[in-house]
Amino acid sequence: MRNYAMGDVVARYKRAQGFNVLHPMGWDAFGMPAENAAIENKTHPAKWTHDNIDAMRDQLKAIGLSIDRTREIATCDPEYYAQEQALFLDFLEHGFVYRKDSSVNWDPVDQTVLANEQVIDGRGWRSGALVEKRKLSQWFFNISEHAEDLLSALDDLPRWPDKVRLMQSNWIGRSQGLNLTFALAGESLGPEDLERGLDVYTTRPDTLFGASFCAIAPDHPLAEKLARTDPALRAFIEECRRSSTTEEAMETAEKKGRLTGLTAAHPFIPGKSLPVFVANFILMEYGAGAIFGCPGHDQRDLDFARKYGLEVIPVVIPHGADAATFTIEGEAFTQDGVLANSAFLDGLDAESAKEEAIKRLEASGVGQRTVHYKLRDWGISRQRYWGCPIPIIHCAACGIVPVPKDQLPVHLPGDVSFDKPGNPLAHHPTWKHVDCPKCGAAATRDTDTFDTFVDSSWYFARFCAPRSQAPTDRAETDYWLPVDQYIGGVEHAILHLLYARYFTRAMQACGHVGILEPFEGLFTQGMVTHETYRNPDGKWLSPDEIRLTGAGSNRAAFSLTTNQPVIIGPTEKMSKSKRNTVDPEDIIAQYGADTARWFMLSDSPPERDVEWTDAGVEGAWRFVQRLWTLVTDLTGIPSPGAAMPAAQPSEAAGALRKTTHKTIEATTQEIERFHFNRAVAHLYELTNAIRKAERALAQSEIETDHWALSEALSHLIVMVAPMTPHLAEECWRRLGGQGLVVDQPWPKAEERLIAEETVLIPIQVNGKKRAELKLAANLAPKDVEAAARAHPKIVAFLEGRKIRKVIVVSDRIVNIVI
RNA sequence: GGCCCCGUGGUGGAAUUGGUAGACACAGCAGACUUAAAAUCUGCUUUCGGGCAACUGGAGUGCCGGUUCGAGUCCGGCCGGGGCCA
Repeated sequence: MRNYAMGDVVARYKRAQGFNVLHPMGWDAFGMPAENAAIENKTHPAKWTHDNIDAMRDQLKAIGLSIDRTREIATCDPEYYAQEQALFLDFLEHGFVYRKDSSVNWDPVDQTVLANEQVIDGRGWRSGALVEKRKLSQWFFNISEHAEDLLSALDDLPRWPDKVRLMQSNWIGRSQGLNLTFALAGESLGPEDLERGLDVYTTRPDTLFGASFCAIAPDHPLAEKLARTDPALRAFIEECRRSSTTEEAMETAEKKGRLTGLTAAHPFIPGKSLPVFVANFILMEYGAGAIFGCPGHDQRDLDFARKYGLEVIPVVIPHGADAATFTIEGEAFTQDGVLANSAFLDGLDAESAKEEAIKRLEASGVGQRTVHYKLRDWGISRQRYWGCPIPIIHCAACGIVPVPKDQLPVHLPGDVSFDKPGNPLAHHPTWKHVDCPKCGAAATRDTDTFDTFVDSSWYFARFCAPRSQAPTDRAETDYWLPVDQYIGGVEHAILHLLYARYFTRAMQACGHVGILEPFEGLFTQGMVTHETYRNPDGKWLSPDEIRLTGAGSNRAAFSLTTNQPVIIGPTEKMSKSKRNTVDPEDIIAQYGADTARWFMLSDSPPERDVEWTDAGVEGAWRFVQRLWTLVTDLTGIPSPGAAMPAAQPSEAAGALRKTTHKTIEATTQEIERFHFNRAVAHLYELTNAIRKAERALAQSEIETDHWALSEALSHLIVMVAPMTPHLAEECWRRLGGQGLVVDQPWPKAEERLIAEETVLIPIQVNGKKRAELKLAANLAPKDVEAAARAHPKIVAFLEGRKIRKVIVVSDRIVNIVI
């Protein structure tokens, strides 16, 4: 809600600035929540989704967003996903999509694929069954091929927060390292495998002299080959397969390995060979799925080496340390240092040692400098019902056949059942059975659906021409795109924003848009958080189902229905699953939309996380009231836009005019910078100033004084309009303004009035304030200094002391050093 | 473990980016209006000391140190909270 209020302020403000603003709204409507709800409540996902959309739309309407409703889209609408399927076919044709086997988390009871976060302690979150790794043939987008471009183009996004660019850059994870092939020896493999050697990737070729073992991933092809003849190894691999493979789990889990009977020859030390292990902390997906272990300088390698009694040779030592006495104990040395125990690398710093090692290995033909990215290709197949069907047909004779474009969309069937485990699309009686478009033989549809991130990766382009018969309308996208200002939560900093950037490139390649970067300006607002509550049985409770008592350590919560104690959990991001959401509906019902909007925008900086509390709504409410009474009290002043009378305004009126124009200036700048809380504070100040001035000026004989009140008030109304639009319209009308406030141009501050003619300058002695001086602005420093020295308090203070130095900062401060 | 962000009154937060710390708001207290309450309006509200008072002196932005004429702001270290990544 808060982010919509912010977006609406920007939309209305920019409109007042004279821009043609496209401010649309759409529904990211596919996805698991709908499917889960369907299974739990026996409602159809489509119904559940549309009910939700309707409820949400009502809420958004209630707070008065200036949204172009003719452009509304929902990703579950065939009109939308038909074009998404068309895009997919284009991407396929242009080489952005491919198919490969990939392992997934498989829940054998629910017969479904689980996302990583649905696997808890190795078990399915719903069924509690032990999760298996399964290989499935799935569709992928080749995002990793664009890693370099996606990374370097971040530099061209100056209006993105540094934080987000940094997160994306870390996610892409460019590293420079070395691909190195170890010569293998051993009984357990055939000659052709030994011949091929073992490829490893490392970012630390400088530590090669400290290598004491090699390790390969449990699902490394060599490991699988070896397991065929080694039952113990096979059992170990099985065990690894069952344990969680999240990076975090791999870090904390005990490092385990099994010898393979193979040895790898050290590339620099003739005659030295390293044992080769299969180890549970090596990931096939990272690098070559194999490493050389250097226990001295990698904590995981060290843990492993200690467990299996491998040697630990320090080869990088701290600057100034003695190579003869320096040893590694419980912790690996990972900082910068100097090479030691490393023959020709001794004495070099790590960076030069890397270079030297790479150079030598490249020269001898066993190594190659490589750039590696952590970013992996984007798997988009989901074995789920509530998503966009993948427009592909599998034919026994022709293989993979795209659905011809004139047969799009591939509709998602409505008559599905959720009583059976597994994907309803797969066990639908008729849906998947079709004739092959190529040969006419019986064939089957791909029963997977797209990852919902696909839906959200291009909707900004669709908004430009939401009813177009093609994915986009080039004339429209060329006019509107890129998006000038995108407002979203930080939680989207990586995936959604990166996928959208990739998608834009792919769409550009297929001619659907003319841009490479979708979002020129990005603002990430903070999350709204709230305490969580749950019953002793673990069920989440929403804040309006509980009653709070006490304070501090005596705080306790009780259920409203059962009066049983409720566990107060940590404060977390509001989410439907934890039920800790608070809708502003109550506030809207009680105080109205404008109060709710004003309240959400005041007080807290938008980019920061805020804990939800309604403390302060009263203040927002009072402001709304105060503004209205101000307008109704001030009768008989000129209408907005009336020409300024010739008479000189009184001093008070002159001061009010200054405040008015300073507020215009400040408010404008704050809104430009998304500092809505600061803009609100300035508008409060102007309101207070008008209230004060009103008492003095309402009775004034001078025409211009009345006019100054009108000027202040009408500008105030125009400036609050983006935040409290309804109130502003009423006030505007009451003031006798022409037309509607939404059509009023944003006020411009008069330079002459925002310039200070006098300034209050503090005078410090040795950095402590001792006096103040009111002086004309832009005075020459020497005059300021003279005035400061002449100030009676300063004269008294300096009595009998010697001035060593005087610092004068124009219009700012004087500091006398004694 | 690494990287990044944050830490300011009873509370949310300001501070012109190195120049008067605490704007604005909430809560609280006092007063005005009212038969009374609500609403509204007016004050006070970082803290300690001195004064009937306008005032005046000291301390103060998580802690310790540094740079500077001057530090909430910059640098180093620590403590606490959060995020991302391992």
